[in-house]
Amino acid sequence: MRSYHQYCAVAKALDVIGDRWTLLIVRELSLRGASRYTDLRRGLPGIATNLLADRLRELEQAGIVAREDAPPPVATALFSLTERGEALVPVLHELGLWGVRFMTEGPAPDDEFRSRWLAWPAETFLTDNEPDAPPLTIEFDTGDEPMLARVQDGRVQVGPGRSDSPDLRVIGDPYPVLGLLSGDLDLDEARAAGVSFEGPAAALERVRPNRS
Amino acid sequence: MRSYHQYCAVAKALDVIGDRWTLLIVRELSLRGASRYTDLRRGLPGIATNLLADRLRELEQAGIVAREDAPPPVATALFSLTERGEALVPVLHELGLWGVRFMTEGPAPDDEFRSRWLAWPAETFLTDNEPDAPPLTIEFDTGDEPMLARVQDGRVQVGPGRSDSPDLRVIGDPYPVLGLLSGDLDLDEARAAGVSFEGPAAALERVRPNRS
DNA sequence: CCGCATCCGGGGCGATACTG
DNA sequence: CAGTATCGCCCCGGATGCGG
Repeated sequence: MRSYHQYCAVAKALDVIGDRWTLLIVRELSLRGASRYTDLRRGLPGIATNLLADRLRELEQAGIVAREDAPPPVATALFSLTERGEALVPVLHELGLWGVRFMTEGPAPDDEFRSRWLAWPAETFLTDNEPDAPPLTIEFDTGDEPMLARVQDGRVQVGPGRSDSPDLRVIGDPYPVLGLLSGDLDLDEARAAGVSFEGPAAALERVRPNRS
Repeated sequence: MRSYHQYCAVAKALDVIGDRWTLLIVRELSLRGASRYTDLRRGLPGIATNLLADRLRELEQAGIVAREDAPPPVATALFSLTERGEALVPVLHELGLWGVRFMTEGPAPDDEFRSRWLAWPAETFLTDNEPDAPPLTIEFDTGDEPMLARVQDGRVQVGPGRSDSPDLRVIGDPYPVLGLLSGDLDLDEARAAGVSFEGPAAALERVRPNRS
């Protein structure tokens, strides 16, 4: 990207990650870990394939992304964040905190969604209110793949995966499920918005933030 | 800006402030408070005047910037951040923390500098290590206008201004002065890089962070 | 199928000139 | 002082091609 030519830390940061799509690629890598080109493409609906290739090259040059050749069985390139790339996670976090205000009206008609994007709001807004209670497993079915939240020892960890016997399964559209996670909706409101539960919905009270 | 059409908080944030120059305009407004068009232009070297006008319009529409007509003596428009705009300060802060790594080699040959940009690193990196000591005033002369740091009651506040009798005056190029603020340079190293002091340079020890 | 490279149309961006 | 107008240019988006 063209430099701003300003000796200021914010401008220097934007010189490197200010290009279109760049921070979203970092988001995807931070959510997915080491990823193949095609998986990144699927997680970034709307990106042109040449742009993804260009950005990955630029990010590699900037020391934000590392490209490794996967071992023979896979024989494909894997992209992952370097330490410098991981250091961008707080930037993404603050951007997300600022951006949630634009989510409360629901998705636009042509908005795409990937269930992995639930990991950030879930880990950000949920807290384990009963750290001494036994582990809890909650599955969220909102889109292309199920997400699994493990609640244990005061921590909430969220990642892709399914469970044969989760303590609770939450099924619904992204919008009301996100409202549930952020505390904007309570259980009855979520149900009215089409969210269904398999298992004791009350288990959510262990992790849900106080309604602001 | 063209939307990413992704129902994700980071993408929604970038839909609004991802355009070129946008976050730098917010930076400038957060450093200066209510500002006139021409002052913004001076604080944003390199911006085209039509782009500044466009961005201010877009920022106003997005509820980030408010335009007020100043009272008769000035009779000009003033731009300031709304509450939603001030909420972007943590984003700028994290961007700055990530971007300082690109400042440690010094400015590029054609980099511009404005002394107000010192306010962020000064308030970010300096701390009052002796909150019970009497107030301390340090003037920094690094560029277009002097900056004044007031150290008092455990706080460090930095803004434009000069003092007739500061406890200490620090004069030098932005690069070594920034090194001094961030803890990358000690007093002797800064002196070797052309920084001069009027008053007891040791007073800086009250506020300088530990060298990492 | 994966991981791009190439081509091309449109629009955002940058620089300058101009105006009330 | 505070913008508007104009005009290249290059980045971006979308489509297609293509070697491994």
